[in-house]
Amino acid sequence: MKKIEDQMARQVCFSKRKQGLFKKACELSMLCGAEVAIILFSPSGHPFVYAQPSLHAVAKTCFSSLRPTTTTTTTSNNNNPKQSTQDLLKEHAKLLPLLAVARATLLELKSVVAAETAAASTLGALWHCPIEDLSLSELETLWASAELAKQRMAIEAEMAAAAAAAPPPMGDDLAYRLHYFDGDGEW
Amino acid sequence: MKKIEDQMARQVCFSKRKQGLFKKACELSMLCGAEVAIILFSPSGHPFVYAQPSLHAVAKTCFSSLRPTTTTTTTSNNNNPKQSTQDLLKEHAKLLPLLAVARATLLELKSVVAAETAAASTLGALWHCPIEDLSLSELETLWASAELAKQRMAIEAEMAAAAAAAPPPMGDDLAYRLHYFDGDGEW
DNA sequence: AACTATTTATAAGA
DNA sequence: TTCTTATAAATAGTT
Repeated sequence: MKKIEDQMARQVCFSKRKQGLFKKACELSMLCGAEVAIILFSPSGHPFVYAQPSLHAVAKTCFSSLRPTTTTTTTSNNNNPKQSTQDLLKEHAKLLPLLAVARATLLELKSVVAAETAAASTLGALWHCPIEDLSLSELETLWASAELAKQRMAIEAEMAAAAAAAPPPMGDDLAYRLHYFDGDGEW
Repeated sequence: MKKIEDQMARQVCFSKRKQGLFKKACELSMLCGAEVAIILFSPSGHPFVYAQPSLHAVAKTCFSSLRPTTTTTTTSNNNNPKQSTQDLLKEHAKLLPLLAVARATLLELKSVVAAETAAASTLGALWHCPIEDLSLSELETLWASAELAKQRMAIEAEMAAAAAAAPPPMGDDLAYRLHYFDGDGEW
């Protein structure tokens, strides 16, 4: 099994198999009550995500699963703590880059919200600090502010939509962003 | 299609379909050169991960994909910026919890490394601060320290293994942690 | 997009 | 857990 050279065939294969992969994930979560998150990039670099019940839920489960307080290790006879530490460090080396993802989302969020709500923003001074230097608790405060902004913008958009009485077209510039599979096979 | 009630049958189904899902993801990445990351929790709460080429690479691609500098939107005629902002905020609401995952990994890492290397640690004062209050740049410094600790412990483990001339048993307490699929169907 | 021959996944049973 | 096998599903090639 090798990489498909023909670009058109490769794109078609990707599209078909992405659908199949997400369907399998959907079935697995349904049949077994499993939580799953898939992040997928197409050959052309477009990102797709499937998560059940949500990426938030999977992240929370990761958190509780990885916390040392959840381990019931006292009955095991582990006479090689260094080995287990090594394994753990390997796992963390793979998981930690998610921090970069989270920071990237905040950077993007900040730029968009700042640009579109600059004048009448209810967001605080945190939006004007370099995000790289914020502590985690400050990041959480920032996110809470973003939640408020989201609610406000949702209300504004609803009013605008009611006035226009027509569904607003989606900008082509969204195509490069994440697409979420809704679980019933349609996009 | 409903959740399987019988616990034994559900576990068997999960095991089989997990293998199938990871195989599909592996094939997709091979055939199409796609990047993929899957985080999966079993019905009993055990986590499994498949990532190609690595979770780090997927996170990096997320970063470059989501950064506003990568968008070439100027040619599009997007006359509803609020709609696109809403979509973007929705996407971020799903992605941001990854920050919790990253923090969880650092918390766990810190506790293990601190416990096992307390006396002769080469790690700096950051290990002794509450991790919640560290800035992102401090977290990166902490991670760099952990990399050094990992290398040191790997060397120590190699020496110990050579002395014992036998593979060390893996502790049962690792079972609750992440398992990585290596792509060839074997665990 | 739709069709279909073929391959592959998997549920049930051992 | 692994193996077998009948059945169901996915998909590569084609139109």
